Amino acid sequence: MRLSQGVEWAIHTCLNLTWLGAERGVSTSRLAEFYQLPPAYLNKQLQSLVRAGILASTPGRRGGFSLARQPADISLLDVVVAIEGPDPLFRCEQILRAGPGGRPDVDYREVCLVSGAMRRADLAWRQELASRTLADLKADVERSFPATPDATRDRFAELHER
Amino acid sequence: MRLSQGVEWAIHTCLNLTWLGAERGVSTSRLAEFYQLPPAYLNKQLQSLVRAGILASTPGRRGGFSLARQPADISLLDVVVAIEGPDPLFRCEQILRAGPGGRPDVDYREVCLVSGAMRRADLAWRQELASRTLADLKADVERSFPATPDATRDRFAELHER
DNA sequence: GTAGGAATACTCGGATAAGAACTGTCCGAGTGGGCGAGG
DNA sequence: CCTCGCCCACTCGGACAGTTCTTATCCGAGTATTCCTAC
Repeated sequence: MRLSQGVEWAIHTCLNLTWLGAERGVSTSRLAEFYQLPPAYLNKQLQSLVRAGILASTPGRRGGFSLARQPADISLLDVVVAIEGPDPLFRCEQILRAGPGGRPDVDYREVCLVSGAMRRADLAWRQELASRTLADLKADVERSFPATPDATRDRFAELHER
Repeated sequence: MRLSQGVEWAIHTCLNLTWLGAERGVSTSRLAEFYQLPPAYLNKQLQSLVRAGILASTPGRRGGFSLARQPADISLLDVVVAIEGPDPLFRCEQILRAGPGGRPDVDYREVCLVSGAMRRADLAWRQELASRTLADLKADVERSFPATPDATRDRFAELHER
């Protein structure tokens, strides 16, 4: 069990977009080339981010993707949920229903204490992810690696020259 | 992305074993029949628990599985790790290595701040799971559903009669 | 020289295959009990 | 009646398929640029 590769791509790509300024969109091919990623598959992940309202896409000749919201309004949980979907890590299949005294009309996802304990852990994970926004991460990177914003902008400028 | 079905089976089965007493092992077929689970596949999960040192197995005519440790010494994290493996939820593939200024000799799982943020969430999840033992869960169930221990023992007694 | 328009190059978007992981099943190795024969 | 030994039933354990999900790719719809032609 592990999260999709797309989560890593999505977070780093969104972070790059915070440094590029949103005056105009950046195409999938440029975003993919930045990390040597397969463009078509990255495009698939970006579409998920658009559906989630995190990115905005503009079609056509000079189209591309840009952040749809302020970085401070985008949490890591938003990105993870956009890629992985809203389902919890642990899915209770209600096996208590098949045990002694199991009732078909009871929702054991609410009653079962095992399910409850797993849901609490799930919640701790989500709360930690929700507490960190793209703006926080951007500030942390700029504090630890001050050269990153300029290096990122320069690299994208090179990619645009081609 | 979601945890294996086996996690739910493993936790409930271990919980049942805490009520049965460890005087002698319980066979896979009985444990499976309790929840109407496929016996061979449950056996696969139980083997993982044995390898993790959570259960002990005795082969032969009257063999079966029993808890290898005290319920207070078995956390939910132990069971989850036994079934799912030790890998973190988020796997950092170090895509920064392919970006501008990426160095082949740097371990970006330690340096990358995105990876760090995801690891922190992972840790919150694991800490929550590690804080709850089988003994805690057993006590909670007995407090909320006092009839469960006897009902469980009775049901297993029926299964043994066959 | 200028305006209009058609061709074009580049973009996103969803529909379509290959690979891996989870799910499910089967059969062999090993052990302990049960039955029968002999004393 | 008791003891010994063989046979058998039942167990775990790892090797073997089916199905779902992740990964990867391709082609069509749409738009802004760009070039050409007519005025």
